[in-house]
Amino acid sequence: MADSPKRQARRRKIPEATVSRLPIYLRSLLEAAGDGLPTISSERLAELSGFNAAKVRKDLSYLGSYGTRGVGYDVEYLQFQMSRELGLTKDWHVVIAGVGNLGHALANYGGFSERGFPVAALVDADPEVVGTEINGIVVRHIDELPAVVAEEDISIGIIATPASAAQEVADRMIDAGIRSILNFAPTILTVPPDVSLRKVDLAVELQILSFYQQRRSGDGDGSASSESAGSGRGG
Amino acid sequence: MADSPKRQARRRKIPEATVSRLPIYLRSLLEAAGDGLPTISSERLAELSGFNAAKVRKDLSYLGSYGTRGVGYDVEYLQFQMSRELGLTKDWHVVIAGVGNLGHALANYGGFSERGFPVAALVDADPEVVGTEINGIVVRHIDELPAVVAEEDISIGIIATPASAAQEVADRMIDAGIRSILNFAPTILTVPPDVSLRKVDLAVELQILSFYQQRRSGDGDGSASSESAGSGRGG
DNA sequence: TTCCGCTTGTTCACGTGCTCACAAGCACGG
DNA sequence: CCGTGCTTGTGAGCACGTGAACAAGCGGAA
Ligand SMILES: NC(=O)c1ccc[n+]([C@@H]2O[C@H](COP(=O)([O-])OP(=O)(O)OC[C@H]3O[C@@H](n4cnc5c(N)ncnc54)[C@H](O)[C@@H]3O)[C@@H](O)[C@H]2O)c1
Ligand SMILES: NC(=O)c1ccc[n+]([C@@H]2O[C@H](COP(=O)([O-])OP(=O)(O)OC[C@H]3O[C@@H](n4cnc5c(N)ncnc54)[C@H](O)[C@@H]3O)[C@@H](O)[C@H]2O)c1
Repeated sequence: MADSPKRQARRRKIPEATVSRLPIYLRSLLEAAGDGLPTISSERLAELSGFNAAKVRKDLSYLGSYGTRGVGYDVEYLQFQMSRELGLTKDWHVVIAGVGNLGHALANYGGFSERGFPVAALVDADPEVVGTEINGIVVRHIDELPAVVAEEDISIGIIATPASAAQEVADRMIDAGIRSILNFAPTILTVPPDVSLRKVDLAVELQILSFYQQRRSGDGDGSASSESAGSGRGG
Repeated sequence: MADSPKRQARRRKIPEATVSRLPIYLRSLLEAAGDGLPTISSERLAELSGFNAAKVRKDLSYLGSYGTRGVGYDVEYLQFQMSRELGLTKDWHVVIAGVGNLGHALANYGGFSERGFPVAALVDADPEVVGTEINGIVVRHIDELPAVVAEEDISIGIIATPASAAQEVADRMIDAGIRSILNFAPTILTVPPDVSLRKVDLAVELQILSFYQQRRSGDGDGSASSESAGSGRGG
């Protein structure tokens, strides 16, 4: 604990809540950079990202003291530091499992490559789908997943299969060496502790919305987490 | 405050964190009902939903005392109470704005209707898209939004337009009377306090995954919120 | 050089959410 | 009718996240 007097700041533990806000800050910085601003204050960054200034400053302080008192943060430098912290200095290759409705849309989406997450492979179990080409990528059979992961240097897996197949697909991904999974199937997946799992569940989001809407119609109370603060336009 | 001695339990305030878990519990109950179980213990429900039993019990206690000590919760009855609380006793009609890649996939997806959120209308700004039919629904022009909302009794809006148009589309939705919005565009929206706003941002999810993956490769620490507890299969 | 205004970084107090632990209470068997 | 076993419902302590407030510190003006 008391090794060296002042040197405990290396590799700070960043709170989970903060981590989930970093990408938003980064996007806001990109916007500020686009406007040609050399520096940005926590106040302005708060406006752009939809949080409050105190939270912004506290979050940024976990990355280090990259601001200048009386001036603000150097946009470009902060962008760099944040990208580094988020691991965005390299591309992360993504495989999408399940090339149906949703898988198609994701494969065609250009926004991933732009942000450093190129879709490098597609896999499916349906022989009719395997072999077809989407956005320049030929769909491979899911049995080939280990080979695909090795060949394409895949590190992130996206599950866009029906819920019934999701756990099996996740297991296969993990067997193939993937340690980060994003799941779109509406089901609970079980993964070992060394695997990161995040989920996107649209039905859940809609149900949360309906809860608050019903409450609002019943008595008086809104708010459904998320942003909504600030004023004017947001970005 | 002290109006009647024991009657403060009416219309309990349910914590936000609990609300976001209710849809998961509901889905787990559906599964249990499918297996023909008449009752379910908090322990089992915890397994199915990926949380721990204490949290399950506390969450359910906000809805009321619907369990039976020594036995568990009546699956059907709890399902009913939870649906009622979430406002799922009626259908909520949804409009999707922006019928591109993603909008198409969402419009074709059957899972929404199944869960009580039928897609009742589609709107877009592109004259080439307006008039086309998807999944039995003719795409209308976004200028007609107020009429569409009235005609189709829309209460939830989904934004699947490019980020640059998202704020304007949100404003139009709100003008048209919509009070619940789900945003897929990677941008911060500003809405009045009486409007619920939730967002789904895939790039953010991927960046969070890359943060933890990079950390894991650097020193030793995993975990990216979400589920991952329990053992065996999860659903 | 010195002073002043501005913004950061941090501290502190508070609220929310989570986990543990256990008494209360129900069903069932004897 | 009563005891036993099991599961709920909840109270207390703790961890985490949030927001306000302010001293520290930098840049620019005079
Ligand atoms: N389409 C949407 O807009 C949408 C919205 C929300 C959630 N989802 C969820 O996303 C998932 C996919 O939805 P969809 O509409 O694309 O479904 P889909 O049926 O159109 O596509 C599923 C694809 O997965 C493939 N597949 C099935 N089993 C597989 C396996 N074991 N390994 C690999 N591939 C397999 C199928 O061949 C098919 O191509 C579902 O879980 C759905 O609930 C979809
Ligand atoms: N496609 C994906 O898989 C995916 C994934 C993550 C996020 N997103 C986000 O979802 C949004 C849509 O993505 P996409 O790939 O479907 O884009 P897209 O360009 O294919 O479709 C956008 C649609 O919105 C319409 N539109 C544009 N301005 C409009 C306006 N003012 N009012 C109504 N409609 C308007 C366009 O005509 C087009 O049909 C984007 O913000 C994107 O970043 C998409």
